Amino acid sequence: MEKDSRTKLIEAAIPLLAEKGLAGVSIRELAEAANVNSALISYYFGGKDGLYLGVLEELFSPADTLVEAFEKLEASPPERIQYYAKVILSIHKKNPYLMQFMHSELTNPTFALKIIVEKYISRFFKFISQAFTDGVKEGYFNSDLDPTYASISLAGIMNFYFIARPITKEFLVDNVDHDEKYVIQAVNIYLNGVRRINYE
Amino acid sequence: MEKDSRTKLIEAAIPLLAEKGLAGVSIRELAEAANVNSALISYYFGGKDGLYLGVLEELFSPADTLVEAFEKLEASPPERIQYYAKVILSIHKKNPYLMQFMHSELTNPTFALKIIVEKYISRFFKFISQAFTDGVKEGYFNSDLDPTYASISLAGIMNFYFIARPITKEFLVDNVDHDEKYVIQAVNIYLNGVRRINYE
DNA sequence: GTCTATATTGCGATAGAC
DNA sequence: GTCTATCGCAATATAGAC
Repeated sequence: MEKDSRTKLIEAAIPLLAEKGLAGVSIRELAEAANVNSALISYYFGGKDGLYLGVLEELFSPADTLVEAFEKLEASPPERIQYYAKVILSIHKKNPYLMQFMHSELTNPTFALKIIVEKYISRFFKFISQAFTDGVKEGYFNSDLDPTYASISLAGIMNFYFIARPITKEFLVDNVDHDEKYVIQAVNIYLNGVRRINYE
Repeated sequence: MEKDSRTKLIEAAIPLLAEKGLAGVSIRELAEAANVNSALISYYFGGKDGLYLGVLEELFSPADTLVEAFEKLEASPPERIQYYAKVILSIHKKNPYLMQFMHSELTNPTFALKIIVEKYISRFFKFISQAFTDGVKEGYFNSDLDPTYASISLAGIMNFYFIARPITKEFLVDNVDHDEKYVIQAVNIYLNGVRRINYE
């Protein structure tokens, strides 16, 4: 069964927009990659910007369920950090382009930045930040830890890995799945680094 | 004394190209911001791409001196990591746009990616990576540390902070200089996290 | 070195036939 | 729902006057 044109457009647009950015791709290029007439972009999405939004919705909306799971989670702060790391890993596994869109919006913001930050990213951020606040209060983490700074550095550890491929591919051997190994090591370093020193 | 047009173009182009990316700015916009005729972009740089390269050279070439200093440095691995963090901080202080260009190239690569990775970024990466390798060998760091993974996560901690402004500005109080505080805390967490546990 | 004027190409969007 | 054709405009680059 042939996919409908709307779907074909979204699917073809994902890698193109992720790699070149919104301003870097033309509607003709997008249509061609989808094997679809370029006028259909206006028909289905009202224009190029609309297709971009459609792509972002497609990629980010599944993350919503995951944040909701976060918010219900009853677990200790270190466990919540572990859980966050696992979720980032699974998001990336399911869609390797999401992180690229996020970083693209952070470094070269478009009209869509406000939307995805408010709708998705902030919630993740609040979740980690809360985990650090609680963790300090409950004595898991070092008491001079700043929860905001800690959240940024944890997010940095997790996100940068998936972005830095152009640098790291030279240093990482092929035919090995590094993603999971990386995340495990990084989160271990991190939890070890923030934990309260025990003077018993 | 009036600056020459070449200089005016470079200076005006830095923030514009950093924020919108190469594909997101037109030569008209660049010329207007510099108060200069748009034909001068071709005259001085051979075109828009040339101006972009000129901007990158302007921003990245000072980093060269700093890496050379790295390579001569006689210091223990943890000290070298500390030193790296300080250098990143001073680079960002001197030029707040450099990190944005780097990330822009990583997420939405242009023709210039290969150049700046090979010429600048790789050298930084090798320096940290070597520090971790030595640190494991000399017993400073945990023996199951993977130097490549460790380098990525350290770079992530340092870089992401400077990129994540659109998310974090909402959470960080104004009128405080967070940069230095952040870097100090992050590197402390990190060094604490990687250090060898002492069973004496 | 700097300007105007223009050549040329490609862009995004839409009207209207099918 | 999909196509062709085309409009209007913005893009980069350059020729040539000053």
